[in-house]
Amino acid sequence: MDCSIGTHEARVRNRQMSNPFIRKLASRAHLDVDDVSALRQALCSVSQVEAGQDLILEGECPDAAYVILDGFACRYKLVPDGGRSIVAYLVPGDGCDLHASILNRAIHSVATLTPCSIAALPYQKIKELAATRPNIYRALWRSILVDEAVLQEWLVGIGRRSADKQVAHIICELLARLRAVGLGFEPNYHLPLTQPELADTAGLSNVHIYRVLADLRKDGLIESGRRYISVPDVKRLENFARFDASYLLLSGSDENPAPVGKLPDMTGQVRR
Amino acid sequence: MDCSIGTHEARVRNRQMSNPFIRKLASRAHLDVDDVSALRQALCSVSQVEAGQDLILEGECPDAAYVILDGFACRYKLVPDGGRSIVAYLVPGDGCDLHASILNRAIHSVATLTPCSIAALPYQKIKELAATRPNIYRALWRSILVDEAVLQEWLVGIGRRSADKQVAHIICELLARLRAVGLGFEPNYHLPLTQPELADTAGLSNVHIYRVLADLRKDGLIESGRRYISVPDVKRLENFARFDASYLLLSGSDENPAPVGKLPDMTGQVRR
DNA sequence: CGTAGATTTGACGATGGTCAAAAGCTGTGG
DNA sequence: CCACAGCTTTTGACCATCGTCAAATCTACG
Repeated sequence: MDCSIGTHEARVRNRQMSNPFIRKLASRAHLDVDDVSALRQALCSVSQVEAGQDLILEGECPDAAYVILDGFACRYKLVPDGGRSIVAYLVPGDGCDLHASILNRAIHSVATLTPCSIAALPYQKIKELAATRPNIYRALWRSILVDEAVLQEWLVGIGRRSADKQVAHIICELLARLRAVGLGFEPNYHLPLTQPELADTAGLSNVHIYRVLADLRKDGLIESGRRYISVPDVKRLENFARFDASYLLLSGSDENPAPVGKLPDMTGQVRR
Repeated sequence: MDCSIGTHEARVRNRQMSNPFIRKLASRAHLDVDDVSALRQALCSVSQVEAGQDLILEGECPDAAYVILDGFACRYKLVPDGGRSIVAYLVPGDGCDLHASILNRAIHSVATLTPCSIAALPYQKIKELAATRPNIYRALWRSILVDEAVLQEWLVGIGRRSADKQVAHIICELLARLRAVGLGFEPNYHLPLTQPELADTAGLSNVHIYRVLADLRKDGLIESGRRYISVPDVKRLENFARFDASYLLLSGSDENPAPVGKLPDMTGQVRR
């Protein structure tokens, strides 16, 4: 599939914004026309990758970051015992491993989950953009920090949420992130996830994931089948999972939404 | 309190390297003499905070970051059901919430676990350093990215490691981080952690944490008591936990100390 | 068709949670 | 110096969640 939203007249607009990566960055920081065209030029080398391919291996020092234009991918780590742990999902618009441009080392592997269309973003180009386009650099950093916020939320989920609520929470998060780049609106949007993948995400066994999905299905909260999950009533699932999207910082492109905070009040004393 | 810590002739040496934050940054990227003195000046307002105080509350927009000079603190999030999840430990040299200088919103709360000595680092100062001291800015970003690597490792641990190995892994990580700032070498260094704190870190109940600690103690892997854990033989514990410190990127200065001239120009664009 | 991966199912056991209470330390006020 | 309050650790009994093992279906795809 391609991601052209308005198929009618929107050719110019399409060329400007059809790239979900650019849409995502534009939603995180203000980008002007020159920023957008600089990005378009930097992202010129597009390629197709089939499902189940590793894009990056932990420990490598790649020389380009990748941007997912279409399809799903994940960041993962392997544990000595042979298990796998998925530490992030990458949906259209997400980038992998901007980190390595600073750390000189990939701290996780990246693999495609579905056939993907990806663009390479050489670190050299990132440096140039950094030097000439502060808006872009700022947007990239915001993206990395939001990734960290997502990671924290997963840690909370895996540690302190019940299995059903945790799985529901992950599904809600993915839908919210997809909507943020213009996908996943339809009530029957199919998340292309398998049960083993969810298991490695939630830190559960795939048998237990099956049981959880069966329960959610029985309650009408989701529909699922071979390699897909869909959500008939997002609000209801979000309510069940107590999902609050604020950690995704999707609230438009407002650079400055902050309700100005006061000086640190060292009298907090919150426990529990 | 005030900024003059080292009063007399130990002033130079004291001010150069006694600050664990500066030591930590210097271990992550090359800092020259001017960088160090710029940092010293930025970190002048030091204060003492007792244990169990909140420094930052989730959702706030503070106007300064904090640096832990002495003591232990943690980042945590609360879940709707009343549980708490600790998502990071802050040891001397660590900073809190540089994130918020970009995101305009604290994505987690921060609380002290022991009495702490902290320095404030106003976002305004960060902006100035960013504009004039690329080495510092680069070191700050490396620190944030290493935080993310730690978060990933915790996610792996909580999801795919057995309780005993996970707890051992957390202990090993803390010791490694302490050694990196010149603490925790002695075999009887006491980590000031309570069982409920470890429980909220590992996603376990405190009763089960007790059982795990009792087992580790029985095997001579740790010693523990009221508010402390110590490790008689670090190598042995690391072997048990299959701990590999490479994700902490402690290996001296960065492997690729990017010549100052060709650094991505990270000038400006912090906040606003 | 046949193979490989996904899902489904059931039986059984292990890990870890909950509840409740006792026992130790530490700091505080009388 | 003692009593007391509050936290932390310790302990045991019991139970729920979740993992493991094994096998049967089902679907896509060559």
